Amino acid sequence: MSSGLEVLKARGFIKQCTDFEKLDKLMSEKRISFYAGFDPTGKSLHVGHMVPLMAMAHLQRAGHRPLSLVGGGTALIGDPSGKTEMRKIQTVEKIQENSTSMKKQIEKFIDYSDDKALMLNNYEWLGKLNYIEFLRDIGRHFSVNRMLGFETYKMRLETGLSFIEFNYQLLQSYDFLVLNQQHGCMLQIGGDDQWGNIVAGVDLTRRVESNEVFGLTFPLVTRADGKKMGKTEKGAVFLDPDLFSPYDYFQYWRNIADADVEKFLLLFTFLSVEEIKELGKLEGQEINRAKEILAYEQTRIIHGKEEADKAKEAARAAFTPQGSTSVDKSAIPSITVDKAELETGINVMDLFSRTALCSSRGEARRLVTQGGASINEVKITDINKSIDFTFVEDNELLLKAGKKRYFRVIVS
RNA sequence: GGGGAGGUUCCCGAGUGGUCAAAGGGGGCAGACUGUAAAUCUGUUGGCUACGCCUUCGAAGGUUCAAAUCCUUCUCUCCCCA
Repeated sequence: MSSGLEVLKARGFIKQCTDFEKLDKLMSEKRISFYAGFDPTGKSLHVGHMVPLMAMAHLQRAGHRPLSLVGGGTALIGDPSGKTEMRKIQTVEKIQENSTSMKKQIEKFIDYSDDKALMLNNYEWLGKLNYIEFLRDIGRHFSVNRMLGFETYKMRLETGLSFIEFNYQLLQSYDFLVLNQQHGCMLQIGGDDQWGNIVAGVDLTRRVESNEVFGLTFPLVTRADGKKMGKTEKGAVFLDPDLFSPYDYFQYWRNIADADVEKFLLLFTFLSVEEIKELGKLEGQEINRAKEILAYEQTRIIHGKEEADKAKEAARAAFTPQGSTSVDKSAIPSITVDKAELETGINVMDLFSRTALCSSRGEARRLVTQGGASINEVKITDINKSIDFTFVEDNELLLKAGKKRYFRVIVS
C-alpha cells in the first residue's frame, strides 16, 4: 500500500518531517489517523487554508483518516508564531459561531461519511481544563529554556510576548496528546510556522504516553511576487461564496504569476503529476491555458462543477473581444437597477460607485478621469456623462474598471 | 510602584502654532507596454451637492483669530529601575 506520503512529496507539500522514513513505513503498513488544526478567528476559511486541506484530501485518498480540529479553545488565546503582534482576543460566542461555519466548509472538502474522517473542536477538552492540574500534569514537561530558544519566540522577545501567548504551545501540544489518547492520532500536519508547536506535541506525547508520533510541515506558500497567498487588496480570498464570489475566486487563480503555475497546479489541483509537468512546459501566451485549468479546477473543488463552468464561461465572455454573443455571463457579480432610473439616466460616477468596482464617488471620478471606465466596452471619459437606455444591451450594462474588473448592472 | 519614550492618513514614517488633507517610501488604483503574466515608465491615492465645504493626526476638554503641533486629564504601547 502506498503511504500517501510519496504523493505529498512529489507535489511539493513537504517541508519538514520528524522522521520521514519511519512515518512512511508506518503509513504503508496501516491506516492511521492524522490531524490538522484550523483557527476559527474568521467566519470563513480562505485560500491560505488550501494547502492543509489539499494535503488532508490526498492522505484520505491514500486511506488514512483525517481529524480536522477546529481550534475553538486555542483561538481564545492566539498563536504568537510568525506574528509580530498579539492577536485580538475574541469572545467565546464569536469563536463558537466561526467554528460551526468553518466546519461546514471543511465538510465540503473531506469525506466524513462512515467515520472516514472526524471533525473535532478542542474547546471540548480545553474549555474545562483545570489550571492546577494542567500545570502539574502537562506544564512540568515543558522547559522554558528550550522554548525561549525557538525562533518564533525569539522574534517576539524583541517586541514583547505576553504570558497567555507563551502558553499557546502547551495547549497545542496538549491537543495532540488528547487526540492520540482518544483517537489514536499519529501525525500532525501544518504550516512550517507550526514546526515548533508540532514538535512540542510530539515530545509531550512521547513523555506522557511513551508513544512515538510524528509531525509534518508544509512549506510556507508564497507567490512569485513575494506576497502572501490568498490576500488581495480587498482582503482575504474566502471560500464562502457569499464573501467572495465563485467568479472572483476563478479570477483570483486565473491571474497568478507565470512562475507559480506549475507549483500551484501541483498543490491545488488533483491533476496527475505527469499532466502538470506537461502544462508547466507551456510558454508565452500558451501558459494562459494552464492558468485557466488551475482556476477551473480550484473553483470546481471549492464551489462545484456548475459554478466552475459558469465562472469559466463568464470569464471567457468578458475577455474575448466581441463575437460570443450568447455566452453565459451570469457568474459575473451584479446589481439590479430600476428601469425608471435609467429612463432619467444615472451619472457614470454614481453608477460605478454603486457597484463593488468603486468604493466611493471620488474613486469612480478618478477611474473615469484616468480613462479606466467603460460600459459595454465603450470607454467613458466624461464624469458628467449620464447613462441611459442607449447603453443597455441584452437588458444589462457590463461595467468595466481597468483592464479586468467586471461588474454587471441588470435592468429590471 | 518609580523614571523615560511614544501613539500621524491602508502600512512604515516625516511634521512641534498658520504656507497641512499633512513630506518620503511601501501598497493600492489607472494609463502606456503585454499574454486577463512579470519587469519598467507615467499619473493618481480622505469624503462630498467640488475653484468651495466637511471629516481626519490615541480619547475628552482647554488656550488661541488660528492646533497634528501648546496646556490639562484620561487611555494604550514600548523601554529602564523596583
